[in-house]
Amino acid sequence: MAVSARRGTPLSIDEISAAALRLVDAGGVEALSMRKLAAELAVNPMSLYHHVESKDALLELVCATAARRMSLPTDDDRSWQEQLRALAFAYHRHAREHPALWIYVHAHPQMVANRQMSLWQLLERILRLAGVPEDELRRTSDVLYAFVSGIILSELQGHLPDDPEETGRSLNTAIELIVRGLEGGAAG
Amino acid sequence: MAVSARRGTPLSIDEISAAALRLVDAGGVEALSMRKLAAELAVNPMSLYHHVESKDALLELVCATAARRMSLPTDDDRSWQEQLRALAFAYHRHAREHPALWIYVHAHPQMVANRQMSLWQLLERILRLAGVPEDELRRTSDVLYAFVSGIILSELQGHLPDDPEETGRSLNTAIELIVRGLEGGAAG
DNA sequence: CTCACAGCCATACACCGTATGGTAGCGTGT
DNA sequence: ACACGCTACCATACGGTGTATGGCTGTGAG
Repeated sequence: MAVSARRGTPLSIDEISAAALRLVDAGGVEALSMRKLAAELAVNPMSLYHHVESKDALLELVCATAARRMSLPTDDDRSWQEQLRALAFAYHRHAREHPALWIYVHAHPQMVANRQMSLWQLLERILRLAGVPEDELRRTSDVLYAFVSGIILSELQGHLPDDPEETGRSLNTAIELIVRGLEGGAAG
Repeated sequence: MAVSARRGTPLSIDEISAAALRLVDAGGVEALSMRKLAAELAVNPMSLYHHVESKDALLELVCATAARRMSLPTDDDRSWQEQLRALAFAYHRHAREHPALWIYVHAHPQMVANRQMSLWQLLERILRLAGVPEDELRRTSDVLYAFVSGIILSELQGHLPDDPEETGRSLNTAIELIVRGLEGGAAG
């Protein structure tokens, strides 16, 4: 196997997606180009295409890589309110670690079809604890996810005042609103 | 004033932003290029730059144009619950008329600094009616806006099942959750 | 009549994603 | 030992993008 002219080790998908994620985190999605990425890896741009179908496929890969790095709270015996808060904060933390990519994901449908991700399973378990009836589970979890995403999106873009203490309070306001809404019973 | 080679009337900003909005609505933001827009207007690409500073400025213009077309509900004497629902649905309707642009806006901070828009004033008035204390107004309206945006974003991207009746129910679920959350008192 | 200027255009540059086709070296079958 | 195919890599090129630069042209003011 012919090895790259200027590198000892052959390219790997992990190496590619890690470098791409680095570029995106550093300069936003628009800072990721096949040419810059290739330069970063000391490789010819076209070489990337032997590991990745297209730039879109690369971005999907990067999203998956980032998603795998999100650490969810453990599903212990705290009250559902506590667990819901913990999940929201975990998600929030992850978003702040990869803000540019996060925004990209939420503006591109094909990226979040990952409905079987463990995040969703955990959320559903919590909602069951909260007494949401089975036939409302899907809808309610969709809505909650959308709420939290909306909040985080606002924050990442500075729609909210960028005092970190203040954004913390906003996230709290949001979660408490949700909790109280859920405590009030099922929706119609 | 030298008039374009192939057109009787000179270019105008309104004409430009209307055509651009048409292109965006038809094929998404990525379908808008200075060259295609110029072709649409039967004009040389560089001519656009005499009316618009850059493509970013053009997009800002397009966003403003679309925003101006949103029709808000009248501020009448219905209950705050009713008015909140009406506002949410109006916003939702507007999003569905310009889905691609709407997504673009919410992924680009500089586009929604329009905090003095009448939408915000109306929302604050409604929240006052709901008994939200003055020093929570800003935060609460931010949160509500984020919630509804999150829901709409989910819907526009098909995260929600795309049965329109089902998405209607989701939006309802969301709004009722918010209303119940507000009825439960102010957040901490 | 002159001259500034607004509106428009032609050309060119740097960058992008990627189609096409070529090359170097390893693994295997005979 | 030899040929072959296959994998990884690369060079070149095409059509697209935003836009800098500078030139043309017809109108209105002095």
